[in-house]
Amino acid sequence: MQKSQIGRPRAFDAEAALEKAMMIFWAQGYEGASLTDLTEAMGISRKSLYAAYGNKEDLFRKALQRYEEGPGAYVAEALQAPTAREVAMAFLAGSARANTLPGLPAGCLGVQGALAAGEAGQVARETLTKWRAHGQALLRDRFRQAVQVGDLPVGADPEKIARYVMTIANGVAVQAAGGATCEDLQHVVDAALQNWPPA
Amino acid sequence: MQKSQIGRPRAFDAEAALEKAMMIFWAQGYEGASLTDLTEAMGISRKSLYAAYGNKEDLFRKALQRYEEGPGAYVAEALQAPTAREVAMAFLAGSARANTLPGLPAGCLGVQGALAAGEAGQVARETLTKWRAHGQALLRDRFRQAVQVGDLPVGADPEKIARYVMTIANGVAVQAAGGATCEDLQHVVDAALQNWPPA
DNA sequence: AAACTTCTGCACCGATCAGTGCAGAATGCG
DNA sequence: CGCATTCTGCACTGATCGGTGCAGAAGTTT
Repeated sequence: MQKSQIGRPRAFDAEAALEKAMMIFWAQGYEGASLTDLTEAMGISRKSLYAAYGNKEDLFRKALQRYEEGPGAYVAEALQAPTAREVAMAFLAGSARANTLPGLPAGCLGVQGALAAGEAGQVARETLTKWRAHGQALLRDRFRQAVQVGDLPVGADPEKIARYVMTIANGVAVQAAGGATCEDLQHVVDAALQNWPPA
Repeated sequence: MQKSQIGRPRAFDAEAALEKAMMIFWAQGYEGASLTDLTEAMGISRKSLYAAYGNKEDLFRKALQRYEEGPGAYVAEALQAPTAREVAMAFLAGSARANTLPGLPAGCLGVQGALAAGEAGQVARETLTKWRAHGQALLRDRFRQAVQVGDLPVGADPEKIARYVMTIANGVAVQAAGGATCEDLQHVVDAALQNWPPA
């Protein structure tokens, strides 16, 4: 749709500002990103934000779309790979890379975007991160012990095995939140443990 | 520490009330659970809550501990299994079951607890859930096509393979948020793809 | 029964939230 | 130039947040 060119033109770059908004949502989550946080990062006023993007929800949706085209572009790329296995490899390697890019928020906007860390929630967030790390440490210690008694081969790395197992469990939690059934998830778990130990 | 028995005793069951609080945090996340939500579910007044548990953060920590002893007890149990492989199997099967128990919130408090869904955030939460499901559908369609061209065996289930791959990716996102490096995650991904297709 | 302690319910606090009204400045078109 | 239109900045709204002060009720101990 063509916009009439009458009136004062907007004084900021809408695309660049959206990029900034995406970063804030990515790092702080939807509710954790206050309008003040957003407008300060975007360098525009509240009124300009509402005029240009609608409301906060609309802005979030547009930021998510932008994420898909930017840091999340590896998904579309991976889907183009010639074989199913290469699709899976490209997709997962891309997610490992995109979720840990230096200078960008860690994790995936699609998973973390609903996280809230607006000062108040930050403590809870850290508490949970530590809690998950603790659980992973328990697994690692257990696997370390398994190596000592010969239950796992001497070359096995307890740290990596623990991370592998915990990553599956974390994924299971996200899937469950999205509505997957126990049966669905049991299949995933069975598949994940078919090669053991995970080299 | 012994509490002196002077004065009016509390008129509610502190353990039962904590259980209710855990459910609210589990379903709505830390920030999404307002004091009003909590006190209504627990059936006590604000003042009683503060007197009995400290503040909201303390209550959350106690609820997390309660979760560990209740729905999360499968972790401690799994760690007792005789072999490393059985530990991993019990742990993951337990997570699949505990994350999908009927009548309880879906997912894991340790992962979802930082999610916010206080009315305002609920729309964002649904948006993201749909977004992840969409990505998974793209993978499924791609694998379906792979079956048709013989790239995947005829018996392969594209839906299950897509869920497997997406579960790993979800787990990777949580791990990255917890500080895992790209190298760490690449190892996980490599291990997850060692058996292909994941039967 | 008296004294003492701690309970409960309600109103209230300052802070912050998303979103808006208003006034004035700035630009494009005729 | 001057009009029309849309921009920007600021103050403000009603609602909600976590947390608290107060007053009176209730139960335990002596």
